[in-house]
Amino acid sequence: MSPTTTARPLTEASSDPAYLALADELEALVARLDPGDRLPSEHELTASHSVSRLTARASLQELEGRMLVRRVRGAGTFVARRIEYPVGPSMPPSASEMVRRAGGIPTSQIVSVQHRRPTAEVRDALGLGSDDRVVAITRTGQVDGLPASFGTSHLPADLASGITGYLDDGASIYRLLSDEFGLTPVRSWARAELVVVPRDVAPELGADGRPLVWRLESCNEDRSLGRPVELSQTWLRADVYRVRFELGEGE
Amino acid sequence: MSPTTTARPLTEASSDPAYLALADELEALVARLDPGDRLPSEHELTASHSVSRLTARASLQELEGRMLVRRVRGAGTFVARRIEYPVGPSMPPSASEMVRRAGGIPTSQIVSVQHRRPTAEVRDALGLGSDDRVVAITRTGQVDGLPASFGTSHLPADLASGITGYLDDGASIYRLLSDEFGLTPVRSWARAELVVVPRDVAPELGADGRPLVWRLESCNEDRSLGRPVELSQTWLRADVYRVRFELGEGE
DNA sequence: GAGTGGTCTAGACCACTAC
DNA sequence: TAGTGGTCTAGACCACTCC
Repeated sequence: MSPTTTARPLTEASSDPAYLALADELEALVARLDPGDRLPSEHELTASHSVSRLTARASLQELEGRMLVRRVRGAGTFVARRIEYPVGPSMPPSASEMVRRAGGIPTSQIVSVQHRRPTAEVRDALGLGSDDRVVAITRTGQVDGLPASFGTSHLPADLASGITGYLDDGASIYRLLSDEFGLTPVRSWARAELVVVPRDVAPELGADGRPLVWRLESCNEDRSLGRPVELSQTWLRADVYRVRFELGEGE
Repeated sequence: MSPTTTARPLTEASSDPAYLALADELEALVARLDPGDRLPSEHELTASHSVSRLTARASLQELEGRMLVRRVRGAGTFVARRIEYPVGPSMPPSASEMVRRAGGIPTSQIVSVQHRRPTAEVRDALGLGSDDRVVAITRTGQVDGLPASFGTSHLPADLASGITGYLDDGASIYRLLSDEFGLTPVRSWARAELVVVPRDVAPELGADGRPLVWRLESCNEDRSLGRPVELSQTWLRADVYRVRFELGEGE
């Protein structure tokens, strides 16, 4: 409205470029808001801070890079909900439990259930022979309705082919194995890594570009059977899950 | 030169925006080059692909986001050297060893060595009393001359205050403890997390903005002494180190 | 239909690196 | 000094979401 003349350093200190100063100002704002709250739009920031749209945009993208906000085309920029996800020697905490603990609402859907020949990688992990089959259960997960995870669990068909009858959206495979099949899976190994999301996985996670995501693989075995009963391979959005690794401490 | 009229999809397939198509084209180029090789400059891409500088720039920034290249103001855009850095229950591989294994040249300098009272966090980790002192050794590390790591090791002063005489740039604290002090440190616990680099650490890592970095903490103890002998807290550039977590497998 | 973020152009000035 | 990437402006059109 009023003729504010030139672009100056905003509130923040000294030599930062305008978009970083604005980003820091917005970061302080985010800290006062709740997950899901909307931030000012690019247009609003352009008007209120007398900067070009590109500068306003750069500041919001900076916050997206810091994983503090999530931007949705046509809708706006929203405070992100971050889920703590510890990975350690003890059994993995249920992902949906961690979401609820962070105040979020977890949902999930089954994408496909397939009876099929395993790949060599899956066959090795599950200790199967070349004629054995697996049940491959692929699911997507959301936090507060937004895509957050995507992955596949492989179960030896001879152990768990009857599982298809029990599956429904939101089912816990761990609980099915233990309640319906009398198995008590414990982790035999796990791996985790931060990678650029593959082209084909990106849309499953609602990702526009090629952001960084977590790749988690873990294998569970049943002690009494003495053999692996589940291999799970999962992608997690890094802006949703804060994966933290812990070794030792109280072993 | 000639009046190329409108912007069209470039070489790549279908519906990708121009900057992503160009990024994918450059990613293929990066795969054929060696670490340290220079990519075309923004200006060169502007001319060769008939796009605006902003579009050329966006494609190079996309590659930077994928951690495939490293951009240096005034110098150019270069293929990044990525260092595998496995973290698991076994003793940590020497960081400089992993750098050499990846074909890089590791260097390091001591920033400061301080005899001081530990913070509560350090005191707890090392199991010290309120009057005990520690030696805090802060170092920076480079890969091929570029900043890559920054961290501090805390040693109980009663065990290692004589270590100052042995320290020089490039020294391995593990080796000093074992060779000169008769200790055999083994990991008692470790933690790792991906975080936005704090303001004060960013310049130590040669970071312009506020990129994502690894935060590693680990505590080593001596079995025969039965007490902690080193707490190390380290920041690693995520575009240099590919941290990978491994639990179990061959325990 | 109004508002949002996603892409893109054609300029400009600057800080910095390398020579 | 020439070339690099870093920042910034003032426009424009588009795809998308929400009402």
